[in-house]
Amino acid sequence: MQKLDESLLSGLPPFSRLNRAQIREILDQARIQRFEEGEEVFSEGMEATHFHLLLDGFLRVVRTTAGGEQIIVLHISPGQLFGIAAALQRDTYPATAVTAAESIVLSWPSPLWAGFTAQYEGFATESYKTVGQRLGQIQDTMTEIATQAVEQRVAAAVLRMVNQSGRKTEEGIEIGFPVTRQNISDMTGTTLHTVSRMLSAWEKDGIVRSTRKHIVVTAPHRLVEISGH
Amino acid sequence: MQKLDESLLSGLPPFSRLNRAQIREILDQARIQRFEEGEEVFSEGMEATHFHLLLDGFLRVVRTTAGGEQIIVLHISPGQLFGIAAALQRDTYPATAVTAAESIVLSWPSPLWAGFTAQYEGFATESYKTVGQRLGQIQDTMTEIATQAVEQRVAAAVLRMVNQSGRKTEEGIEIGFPVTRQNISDMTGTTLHTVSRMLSAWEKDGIVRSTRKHIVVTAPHRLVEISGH
DNA sequence: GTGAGACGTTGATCTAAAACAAACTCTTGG
DNA sequence: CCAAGAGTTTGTTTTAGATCAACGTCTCAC
Repeated sequence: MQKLDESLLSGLPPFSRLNRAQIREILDQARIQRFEEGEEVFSEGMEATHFHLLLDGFLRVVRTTAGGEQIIVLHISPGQLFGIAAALQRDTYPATAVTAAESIVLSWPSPLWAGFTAQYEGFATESYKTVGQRLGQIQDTMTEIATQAVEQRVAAAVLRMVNQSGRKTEEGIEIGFPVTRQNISDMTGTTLHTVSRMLSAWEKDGIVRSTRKHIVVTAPHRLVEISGH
Repeated sequence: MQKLDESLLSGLPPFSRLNRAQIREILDQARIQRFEEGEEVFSEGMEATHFHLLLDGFLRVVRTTAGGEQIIVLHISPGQLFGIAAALQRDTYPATAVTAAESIVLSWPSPLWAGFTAQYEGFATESYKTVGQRLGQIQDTMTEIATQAVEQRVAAAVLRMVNQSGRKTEEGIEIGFPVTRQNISDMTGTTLHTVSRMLSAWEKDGIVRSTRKHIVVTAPHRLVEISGH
């Protein structure tokens, strides 16, 4: 197995204040894994043996209800830590992480967390910043689901994905990973039927173009209007 | 102003591993304040100058949308830290804290946070545990709002309040702070009308007894059934 | 003691979105 | 190449819960 290059981590916030040697140390303790689209990195309730960093790809963090329905709590983009139950003194993962696209993940055993925060300048600070942002984001989503109409929620969800992973094409901005109508309904607490109708309507209005598992937003400003933000 | 007694803090998780002298130090740096029911301890977007501990009373943590609607994100019980934006490297509060009953609050300047976590054994650990629990709880609430019917959500919200603050009476378990129909609707993303009808129906079924701003749950098990948990 | 404001109830109507239903169309694997 | 499964579309019906509306009642301040 080839050695990982230090440059993989050096640009990322939790590691930005560390020198080459320190990053080397950290990398040498990591396990690297590749996941196919749709695989679970860990699942809800499972013992939190590791904490992780997404190097490449995309993840959905998902909770499943007793009744079998599921909702997508948030998405993880490359460069972000996830499954950091250890940071919050939990011993099980509170949600399931499933890849939205083929992904590369670094993992460290949970017990190393304490050492990382103690030894590495800025690691704790930046990690807790991430936790804070995520908490804020979940609160936003929750407020949105509780107060906004379905169309606004769906618009907001699409915009969130565009902001996290959008890449320019000639037609507009494209979401950088596969998304189904069902996925969007799981993000917004609605049904795939409603999402499908919504996208059809938007397509008729020239706001989006979409094919199977694939969405291009051609008029982002109009979506922003719809979302009411 | 009288000196605060060390016993106020010694039983609480973040301080449980500290000795008298350390607790004295911490108390001497605190500001203590009394708030009437309905007052704001801090509000959304405000600079996070302090972090706080609720000694007595009850708090609601609230977010307000652009459209003026509000939702209650969680409740804070006595003994809990809150407004710990500093812990998550935020410089503004992400939500508003308003007292649900007359409350006593200790506050420390945010810059002390770093010192507390560094000097006091167990303080960081326990505080982050709290953050983790709160994150989990918000995720639960969000999942609930996204997937459950209104009656289930309202039942769950009432049960949550009962669990946090319930005290036994001859009639049943009483929620320990004033709650309006509007408050419950703000917790569940519904309207006061719907909540009112729901409580009336439950009262007819002998599950609750309620008067103005006051709820006694007479058949908790039935509420649990309704909530579907 | 009275009046204003906050809180609560209940009825009638309306509607957004779920549920039900069925067909269409890619994609993939054997 | 074709069959099965996954994803999508679209029509129709149904309903939970919002909205509109009006009135009752408690609390407290003057």
